[in-house]
Amino acid sequence: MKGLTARQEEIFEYLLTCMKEENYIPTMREISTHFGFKSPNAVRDHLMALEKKGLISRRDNVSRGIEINPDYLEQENRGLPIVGRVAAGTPISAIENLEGYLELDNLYDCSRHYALRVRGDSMVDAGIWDGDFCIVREQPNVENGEIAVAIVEGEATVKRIDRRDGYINLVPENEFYSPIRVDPSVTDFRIGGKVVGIHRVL
Amino acid sequence: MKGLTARQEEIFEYLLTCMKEENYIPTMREISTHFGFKSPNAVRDHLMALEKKGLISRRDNVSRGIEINPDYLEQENRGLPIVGRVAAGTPISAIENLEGYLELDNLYDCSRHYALRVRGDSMVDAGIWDGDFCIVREQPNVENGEIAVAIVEGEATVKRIDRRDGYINLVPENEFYSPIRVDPSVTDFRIGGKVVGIHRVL
DNA sequence: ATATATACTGAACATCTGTACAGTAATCAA
DNA sequence: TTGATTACTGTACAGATGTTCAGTATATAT
Repeated sequence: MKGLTARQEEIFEYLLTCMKEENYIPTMREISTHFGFKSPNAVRDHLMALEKKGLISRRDNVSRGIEINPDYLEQENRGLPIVGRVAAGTPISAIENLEGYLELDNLYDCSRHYALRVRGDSMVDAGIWDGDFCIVREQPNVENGEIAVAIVEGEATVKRIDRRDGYINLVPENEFYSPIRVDPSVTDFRIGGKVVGIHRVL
Repeated sequence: MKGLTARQEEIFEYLLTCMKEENYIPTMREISTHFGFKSPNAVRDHLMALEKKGLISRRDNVSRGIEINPDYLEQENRGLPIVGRVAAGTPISAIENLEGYLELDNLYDCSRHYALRVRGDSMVDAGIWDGDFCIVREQPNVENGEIAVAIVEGEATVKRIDRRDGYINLVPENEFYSPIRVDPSVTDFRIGGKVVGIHRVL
């Protein structure tokens, strides 16, 4: 943190703790009693210092009107730092290597996506292994050639979709497997969504 | 939601919006003016109804003292629903199929993990493709046979690690590539961490 | 040596805020 | 019909809260 005094850091830390643990912003008097100050003005001085240093902003005359700079608040929720080229000697956590953040949760809208655990190795040549999680965007159809969740007679499988001549071909990506041809007029079939991501826990 | 009237739902929705978008709890008068009420007591009635129905709790005599029941607040942050067997006819979103939640962000502690974008196809046979994100737990060493980030002369690569006879063998998983043998007494070498997950955005 | 920033105390003030009480009107169940 | 619930208006009040001003003391920089 940039140029904070020990006391200012303590107070800022307390603000972060309140937000993280109780999800509320304390009043100046609450902060005051927490630190044992005898005047709320002591807190005010610190808050104004924190504001000047850009860590918070204050809404005038508004109770609990402290807004924590999102850069610091979401420190933990930014996602995983994406590290680029690693220079010799520098620790990997060095910020210079930062290319961005991999925000896994933000990547996929929970209301439109779900995860499906893959069983079997029919898609290994597409880099989808047994036990992988397919991240699926729920949609009723996909374009030819896309990988999708196909639901045949209530059984969900991940395959490449190829509609042709009124049939639906479920094309595996494994030389030892053959495509499955489905006649939608005979067999109960629907698309469960498009596979938009893969996640594997090693 | 359980037994909420339309108005109560509007107000509760407003509370959630404030928390989600501005990260603060409004005062009763702020809610009042938002809805165009002419008395803060109108809000109070609704808040007490919401409290009775268990959606919020109120801290007495405390400004902005509304706490939203975490069950509703974190509704969106549960992660992706993991869907299991899909029964014929049932929509995939049916809760009966729920096996759990894939909480990607919670899976990895941001302070100990980082993501590294894979370049090249030296690990395709391990199911790691060009462009994949390796999720790496920062640690100074790994066991033999584990996949890790190897940093050789400042260049980071993902390989299977095999220490042998004082040398470190960086073993690719691609029949067209050969292992690289590193002499740590000559070449600058260190482990950047263990690969604990793979994520691919299609 | 002087000025500036930090880290408070202490008292007072205006207003923000939750609360209380008294109503009105509409809806709905017993 | 009666009573309860919902959905407000309107007034008033006590206390919570941000703010201001006047100080004190210490450390740090110029």
